[in-house]
Amino acid sequence: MTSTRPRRRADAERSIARITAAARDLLSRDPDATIDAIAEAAGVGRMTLYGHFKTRADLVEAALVAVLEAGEATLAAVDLGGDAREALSRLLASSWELVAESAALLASAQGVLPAGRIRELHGGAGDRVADLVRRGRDQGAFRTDLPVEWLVNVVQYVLHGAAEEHRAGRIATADAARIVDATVQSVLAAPSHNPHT
Amino acid sequence: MTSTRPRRRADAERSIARITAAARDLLSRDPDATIDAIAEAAGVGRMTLYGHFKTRADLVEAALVAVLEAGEATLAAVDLGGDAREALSRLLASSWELVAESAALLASAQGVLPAGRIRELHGGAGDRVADLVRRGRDQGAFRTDLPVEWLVNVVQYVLHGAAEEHRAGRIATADAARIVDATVQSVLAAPSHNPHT
DNA sequence: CTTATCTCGTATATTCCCGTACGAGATAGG
DNA sequence: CCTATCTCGTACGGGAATATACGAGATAAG
Repeated sequence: MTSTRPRRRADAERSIARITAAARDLLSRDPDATIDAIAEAAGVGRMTLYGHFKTRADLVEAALVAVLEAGEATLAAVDLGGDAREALSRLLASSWELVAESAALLASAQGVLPAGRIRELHGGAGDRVADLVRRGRDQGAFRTDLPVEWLVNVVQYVLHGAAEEHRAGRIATADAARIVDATVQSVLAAPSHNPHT
Repeated sequence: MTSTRPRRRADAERSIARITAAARDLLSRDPDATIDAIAEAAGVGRMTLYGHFKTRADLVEAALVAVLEAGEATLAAVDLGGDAREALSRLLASSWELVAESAALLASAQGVLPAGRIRELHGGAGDRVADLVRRGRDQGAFRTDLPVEWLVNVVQYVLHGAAEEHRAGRIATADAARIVDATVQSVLAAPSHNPHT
């Protein structure tokens, strides 16, 4: 997969890496970030960027692919077996920022990339989280009164919110993981019993 | 406040109302909605719009003010006394669409309006929800292990997500209220006891 | 009815961003 | 050292959106 084109110089490789990194950074914060701004943030000229990415859509797609691949890798590295609650904690601890970033980039891609292409790229990522949720339901650890798709989406939104608050400096890096975990766990938890209503 | 300028014709008043309504509608769905599109949706010519709102920022601010005022009115009409959980349910039932809309418009205003102006306008709205959360904590109904500001924000994000899912047709109007209530309640609820970990 | 106000079209200026063209200079790689 | 590749500046054209200018016609309000 990395050797699609055998002939490419090392500095070009480096430029591409810096550009996609900058694109991930800027686009996840502002979906309308300028190509100029991305090139500048990457430390390359605008024309260099155009040399590697013909169009804006190409750049967005590259950034999206990069973050989704990173997400897949992380997901694959995390042990999702055993108790669903603990698996979820492990997953969140190691990847909540990444997931939040992917959600933001997904929003960026909306309207720029054809819908089919997005679903194709995003494909597996969400499904595996959904699987974890379903497994948790089978174990009796997670709630069953709300649709799985909704729960997965809520997790996305919570992570997105946490990332934003964190960037704004309203929650400290040290606290972020704990806050995210506590919030998500209580959304997914099966109601042990309802003393009221 | 409604009589800032005593001399204005009735049809102008009507035009302004239609324009702000259209602006609320379009901007809450697409932050980059064109002035043309808003004028057309309002059923007025583009030049008529410019006659009332000098600049795009003026229009955005007007829409934001309108929805925040509506939110304040709704908030004031809801009985926030008694059991905090029930008060929260009442609040969500009667205003979740409105709050979601205000959040979307707030995102629209980001970057168009100066940050100080936004905080100034938004001011009271969030505070009163925060008060409700604090009251629930004093009653022992709501959790105390997470910051109040974070909890308020999570409510916002959940509502925002619900609105989006609803628009996309992935959750039915009839179910929306129940889903929102169940989700938010479980985020805010004090952990009755932790059978695990 | 008369006037001040409002509506709204056309035309135009401005700004911003995307994307292309051309070409000179730097550098990796053999 | 030599060449293919990469970097990157300037310049240009196209398109979209904001905002202004001018002016003719409709209408509310006294």
